[in-house]
Amino acid sequence: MGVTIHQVAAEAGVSPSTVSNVLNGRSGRMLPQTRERVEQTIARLGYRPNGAARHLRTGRTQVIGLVVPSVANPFWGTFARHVEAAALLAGYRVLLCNSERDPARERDYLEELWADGIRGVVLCSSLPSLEHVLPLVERGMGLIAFDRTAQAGDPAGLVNISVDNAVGAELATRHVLELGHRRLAFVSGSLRSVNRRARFRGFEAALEQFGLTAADALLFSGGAQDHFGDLDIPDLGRAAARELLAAANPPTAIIAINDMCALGVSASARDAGLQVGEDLSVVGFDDIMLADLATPPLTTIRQPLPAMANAAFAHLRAGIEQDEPAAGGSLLMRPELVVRASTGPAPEVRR
Amino acid sequence: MGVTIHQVAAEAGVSPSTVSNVLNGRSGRMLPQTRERVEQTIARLGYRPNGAARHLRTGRTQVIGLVVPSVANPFWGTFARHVEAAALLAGYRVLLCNSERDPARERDYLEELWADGIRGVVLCSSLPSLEHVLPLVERGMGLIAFDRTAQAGDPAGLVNISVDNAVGAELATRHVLELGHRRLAFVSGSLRSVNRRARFRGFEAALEQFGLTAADALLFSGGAQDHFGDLDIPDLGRAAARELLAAANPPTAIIAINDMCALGVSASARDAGLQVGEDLSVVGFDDIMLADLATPPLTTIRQPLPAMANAAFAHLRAGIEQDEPAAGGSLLMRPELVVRASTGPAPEVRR
DNA sequence: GTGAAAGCGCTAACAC
DNA sequence: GTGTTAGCGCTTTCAC
Repeated sequence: MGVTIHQVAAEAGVSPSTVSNVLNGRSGRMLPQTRERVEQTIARLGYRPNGAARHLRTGRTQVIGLVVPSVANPFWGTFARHVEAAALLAGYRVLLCNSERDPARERDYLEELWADGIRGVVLCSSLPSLEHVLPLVERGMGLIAFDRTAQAGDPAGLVNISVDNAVGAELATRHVLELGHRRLAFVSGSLRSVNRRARFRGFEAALEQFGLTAADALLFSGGAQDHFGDLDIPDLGRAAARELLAAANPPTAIIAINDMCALGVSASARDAGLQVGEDLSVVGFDDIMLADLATPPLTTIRQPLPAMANAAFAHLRAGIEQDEPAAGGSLLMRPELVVRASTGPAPEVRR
Repeated sequence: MGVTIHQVAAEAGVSPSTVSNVLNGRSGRMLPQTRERVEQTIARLGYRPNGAARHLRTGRTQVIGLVVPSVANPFWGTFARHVEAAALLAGYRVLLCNSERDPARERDYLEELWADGIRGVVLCSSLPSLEHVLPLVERGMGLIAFDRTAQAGDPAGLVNISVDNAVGAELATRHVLELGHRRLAFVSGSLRSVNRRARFRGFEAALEQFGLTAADALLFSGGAQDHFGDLDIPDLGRAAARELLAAANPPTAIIAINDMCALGVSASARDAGLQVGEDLSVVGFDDIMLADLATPPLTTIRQPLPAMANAAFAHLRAGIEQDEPAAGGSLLMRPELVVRASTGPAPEVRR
């Protein structure tokens, strides 16, 4: 196959151990000239240590797993890119796993990663319970839960990283309330996930600050069926808006669970002959790249994705490389309101 | 660490070789009851073979590399998801590599993958030349070049998979010509890449069929600077449309190099007070998920992405698992015109 | 300061 | 049919 450590050693006139020492930065234990000679030989032969052998010997590998619902979703695609960038800088590779939000698939993937010797995974699962991966955690799998906050019953030491969803939704809701809107609707799929529930709580909190209650607002949570798919969510937004706008007293502002959903809501409003930003205000969540490209550009809540990805990787790496008992908990990153053209004064106010 | 093959062997009262034979489907060589016993022991102990040891021993690994410009781009994100799905079905894992279209990064990544024992990579690079990865190919790296067709000077045996860009662009262009448009523009970044050039050829071919020449059309290729970035391309579309629409005799139809670019063009048309699909027709390319969600929904050329991803993985796997001399060449998949609301009859015709 | 030797967990000849 | 054996390429004590 390729060049081995023995060939390098032979060429340099030293033993494999010395080459290994050079490779692993233990160069203090040898004459500078020896190190020099070995390094030159390595360069000349274009030698690169065999990862599998290293892995087998040390039990460590410079690979992490990244489990996301689906990289076809621009939000997760962007996150994946940032995680990969952070990993690359630290000399790690990233194994991509699309779970399609299927707990069985999440578990199976973690099992396979474990068998492949991978000991660190960024798990993007919004399922309220992580019990399906508990056996892995108990065996020692390093896990960072992304897009989720700590829940009672979580394994000890679990690090959760998420945007502050409640604060984000509150920012979004207050924004339209401040614009004079009083008939609001919240459009989401099933509220089964942790972060969706937090967003709804933020929505409620803002309403209360303005003397309203959730009962005054409309809620469209996708009915009984479980709209968890990332690909149907624009359709869900579309259908929800169609229904809401046809009601007797339709909302003038819609807070969507995320940008993809908001895009569906906007499309539906257009179908109904409404001008988004004038007749109807729409707010998204995430600030995916396309929020800015939509017609009209979408007002939304930005998640600090690069910082979140860096934090996720940094925590994961720390967990893998040190064997300290990780301090579990939730890291809630600060969201930011980005005002664009999809929101405007309430129709009543403008007149 | 985990359970080893020796423990399984001891528990089942056989030798490690027999367990290995069971694991590798060589069960014909043993008594059914032996196999049975081993399988039960494996299940009972929850044994999974150590990937690194297997890899070191056989030189093979069930991991492929996927090099894409950036999964933050929805097109590549969707492609990555399909490749991962195909790989998963065959028991392979996928290592995600974002190249940001940087040849040095592509090469470095391939070198690392090689050192990690990975012998198959789907390389999504639209660079005309693949010479920067030639050393890898010569060492035996299995490569599928995606989104690119064979070029003179390519390494022998290289398999290229791409949509038929020329046919796609021709379909797009003929569509607007048939709608009566005669003042067309082609908006692209630099035409340095193979597929962009092919699309431009398709554009020209359609014009010629209608008795026009490229000289009759406007071309905006981003000027001298190199707009290769996937993230700037909507801005490029925006800027291009702004310029084109301000001209003395502005186009009534714009063929954009891809959907992201078309979205930028649409946004710009809106800025200029034009109704896309009425005052200006816009056609994209790719049919990313968002084409259907745009306002108005985008007429575009669909790439058969699932089929392409399956083909890419299947060819790659064949190349890895058999040691036959792969028959190199180009696989051009058939594109499809998807008509939505962003195109309509030319203004002259409608009157 | 440098080298010899053992072994990580698995597979695949080759014996028996 | 089943077991014995010899490594795959590397790291890491432990001698010298």
